[in-house]
Amino acid sequence: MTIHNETAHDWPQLLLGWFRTHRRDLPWRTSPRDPYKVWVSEIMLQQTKVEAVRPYYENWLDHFPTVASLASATQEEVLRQWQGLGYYSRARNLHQAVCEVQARYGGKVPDREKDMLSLKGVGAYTAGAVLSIAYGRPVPAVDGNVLRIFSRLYLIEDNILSAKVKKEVTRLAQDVIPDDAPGDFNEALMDLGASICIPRHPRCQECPLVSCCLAHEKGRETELPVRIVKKDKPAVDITVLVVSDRQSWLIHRRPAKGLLASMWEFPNAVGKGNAGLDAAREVLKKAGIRAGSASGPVGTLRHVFSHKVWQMTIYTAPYANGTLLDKEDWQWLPQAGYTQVPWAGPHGKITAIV
DNA sequence: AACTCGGGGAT
DNA sequence: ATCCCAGAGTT
Repeated sequence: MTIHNETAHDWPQLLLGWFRTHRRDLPWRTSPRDPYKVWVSEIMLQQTKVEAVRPYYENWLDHFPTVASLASATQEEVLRQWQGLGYYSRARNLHQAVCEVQARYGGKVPDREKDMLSLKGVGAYTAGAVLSIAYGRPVPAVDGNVLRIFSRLYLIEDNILSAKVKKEVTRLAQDVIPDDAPGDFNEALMDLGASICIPRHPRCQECPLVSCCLAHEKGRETELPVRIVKKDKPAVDITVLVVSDRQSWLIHRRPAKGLLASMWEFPNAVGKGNAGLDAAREVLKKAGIRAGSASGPVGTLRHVFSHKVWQMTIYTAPYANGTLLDKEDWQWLPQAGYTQVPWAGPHGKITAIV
């Protein structure tokens, strides 16, 4: 992926100029900067809005003002102070990492990237943030804000959630991060992303980088970034009622159109529990068949389609009485010949269960 | 690369 | 309801 933005002469300086007058006043932005406080704030801010963090951060510093105080706390106490903030492994990892800093580095937060990254709960983003903000090291800190801003600035049309784009943005940031103000640069990107270059309706008129932004130049700022999220497929509960007459199974052919068209399946209905069983019995009744009492569940199957998931619960029941009304789409299949019909997806597997 | 982990606010 | 958020660890 090769990206050029000829209009982006020296946008970092424009950004820093804007930051001087627009920087947010946040409790962890002390002067001088305290590496421990920066670290705590970065962990708390993962996937969490500033306003949600603020009270927790204040409370945290009251209880654990230093590396040493946090290192000497119990995990129970640590979790109690984190209670309600979510993502509790963040608290456990931070506690463990701070204990290691206390033991291995004498309580001083490491100022080398390799050492930071070795700490539990510290990834590329957090390491970059702490090193740049607290220690003035020119290390990028690529988070959701930075991905969004860069995708617009450089007109990156690929999925920003992919590893490929994150890698490319990291490289771009590495190229432009000012050596003399890396912390301000990274924090300025956060503030810009929080107030101007926001996800839905970016305020381009107020943006210091409007003259450098390729997306704005093309009028496509609202189309970016591209975020392709795996959305969970709807799950459908299916109750299957396998009816057998000693040597044969009763099976049904699905409609000629739609999902698994014209393939054969065991009698079934949407629903689970007694409601599912009742619905399945209703299907049998319409076919002219009555079954005895059901046993089971004898098994479950989970089948994933491209767009939905079937969660199947399988019951068995003996044939009681009745005659098939529809000989086209229903049949008694000899159990020995189960390979002779085209099964509707997962239904073929049921022959191995019952 | 996909999944999991919380909770709250905006749309 | 769905999206989104100063991500990282596990598989």
